[in-house]
Order: sequence, then structure tokens, then C-alpha cells
Amino acid sequence: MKRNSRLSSTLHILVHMAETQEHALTSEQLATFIHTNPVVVRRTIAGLRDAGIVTSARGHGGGWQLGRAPEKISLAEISAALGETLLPFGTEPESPGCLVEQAVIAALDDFRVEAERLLAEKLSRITLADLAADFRRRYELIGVTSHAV
Amino acid sequence: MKRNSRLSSTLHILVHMAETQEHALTSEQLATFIHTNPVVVRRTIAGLRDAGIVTSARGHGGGWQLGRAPEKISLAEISAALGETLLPFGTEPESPGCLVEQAVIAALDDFRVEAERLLAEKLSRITLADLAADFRRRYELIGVTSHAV
DNA sequence: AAGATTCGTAACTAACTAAGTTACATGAAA
DNA sequence: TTTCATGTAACTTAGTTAGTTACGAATCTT
Repeated sequence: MKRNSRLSSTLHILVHMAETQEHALTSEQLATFIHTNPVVVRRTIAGLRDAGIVTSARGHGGGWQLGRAPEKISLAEISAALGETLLPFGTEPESPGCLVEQAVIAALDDFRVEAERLLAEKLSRITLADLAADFRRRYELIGVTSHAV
Repeated sequence: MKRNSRLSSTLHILVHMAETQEHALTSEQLATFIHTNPVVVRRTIAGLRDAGIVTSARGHGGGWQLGRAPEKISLAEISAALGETLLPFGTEPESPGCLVEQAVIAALDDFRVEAERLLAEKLSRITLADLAADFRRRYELIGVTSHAV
């Protein structure tokens, strides 16, 4: 798992879970999908459990499953549950009292707040089901072309 | 200078430059504004010079000045000149051939492209002159209240 | 009840990134 | 020609995140 790819890795995992809703998948299995370690998987998606996006079960036959239908899981929720900030801005004051700095921070904070609202709105329109459907479309396409060619 | 605050630090510097257009400011002076090192300043705003946002002059009496009127310098240009990505997404393929991954990357890339366009559009509507004006408004306000109180 | 399986989590290591620093060459003005 | 200031390379330091090891807790099977 590379840096800053937590959202894409998590989506990868979740689409696999959406395609395997009959039974739970172990951290071990999920880890192989994104070429990493079971512990990293647990740590990464722990927040998704708290948000009800996935459920986990210990012991024999345990593992991870979606917490609700893929149609009802948006990328906005997933991103939020991962604790990721959509924008990489930092505007902590460094010279308290400097009016120039205050003007800069005010402008950037305004921008950030509205931008995050906008992005979250866009992400909320994409669901896990959309990704799963696109996956299936690609899958069918492969089958068709390999027949045709 | 803290992490990921390059845009705000640079804006801080640029507003100071907008308020001091009579003469050039040295890296040394700019560095004190954001509590860092002259070399860090040069490195940070080197890209702005290439974009024509600032000019630099060596030697006695040299330093940095705005390359054009603050009204004609947008935050979008500044951000782009800094080489910052507005979105912190990484979607490099890790399992070439995995159709699930392809679906995830396609969705995220679509989102990222449109989101970046949106954000750039918003940032292009804010100019250095806007920030400078806000600074001056705050400055006047201090003067008024300190009289009144 | 015993044993196997799987998550939960703490603690440590390794890799990577970005800021900070030092040093010195280059160029321009007094 | 001396002084001032940028340009830039090279190195150090700090902080973040992924990766790893280890082990306790919970749950299922037999």
C-alpha cells in the first residue's frame, strides 16, 4: 500500500466485499487484494466499522462484511470514516496578531469550508454499488471481447 | 513553517509584498514574516518567479517584488506555481489487471479531474488584491476600535 | 472443555517526505 | 573591489505512515 492511497485501497477492499456478500472475508484475504499486511487492513478499516459501513466478527468463520447494502454506502461516508481530509490545507496561525496572516487565514478558511462542502456533495453521489456495477461491466466486456476476438 | 502550509505561508509573503510595492524585500525579511529561513523562502517562491508572479534581483538593493498588479494575481495561479496538488489523492495501479482496481481508479480519477477543475475555478476568483484589501480593512478596524475604546 | 481461528491493539522498525541548515558560486550595485 | 543578495547543491533533522511482530480476547467446531 503506497502513501496517500488509503481511499483507493479501501474502495478496492469494499468492492470485493460487495461482490462476496454471501460470506465474510478475513483480514488475511483482504490484505492480499491490496498487497499488504492483515494488521494494516484492520487498522485502516477499523473506522468503517464504527461508522456502520462494515461489520467484523472474531473467531472461526469470522471476518469482514458490508454493514449495509452497497447502494446505501457513499464514497463521502467512506472518506469521512477514514478520517481523511479532502483538502490538504493547513492554516494554523504562526504569527498571532499579524493582520496579514489573519487576512490570509480568513480567505483560505472560507475557501476550504466551501470546497469541502462541494467535494463531499460530489462524493456523496457515488456509491459502492456504482463501483461494483462498473466492475461487473468491465468483467462482462472482457468475456465478450475474448469471445469475439 | 509547518507542514503543508506552503500556500498560506506564500500568501502571507505576497500580501506583504503587495503592501510594499515601492521597494524590493529580501529573502531575509520575507523569512522573518513566516518565521523561517531565507533559503526556504527562495526555494518556496522560486516557482512563482518562473510564473511571472514575482521578480527577483541579485546584488545590492536586490530582493523580491510582485511581477504584476495584485489585481491580476489569482490564488489559482499561485497554487499552481507552487506545484501543489489541490487534492491529496493517489491512484497508481498496484494490481495491474485487477478489474476491481480498474473500476476504483476510474471512478476516483473522474472525481479528481472534475474536483480539481472546480477548485481551480473557485481559487481563480480570489486575487492578491482581495487579500490585501481585507488586510487593510482589518488594519483600519483596529485603529477605529482603539480610538473608540 | 480443548483447540483452532480470527479480530483488536500495542509497540517497534523502516521508508519516505518536507523543512531546516550550511556552504559557496554568481551577479549587481556602491 | 568590496558588499550585498540571490541560486543552488548537499546534508541534517523532524514528522508521518506503512509494515511487522507479538499476544490477548472472542468465537466456532469437535
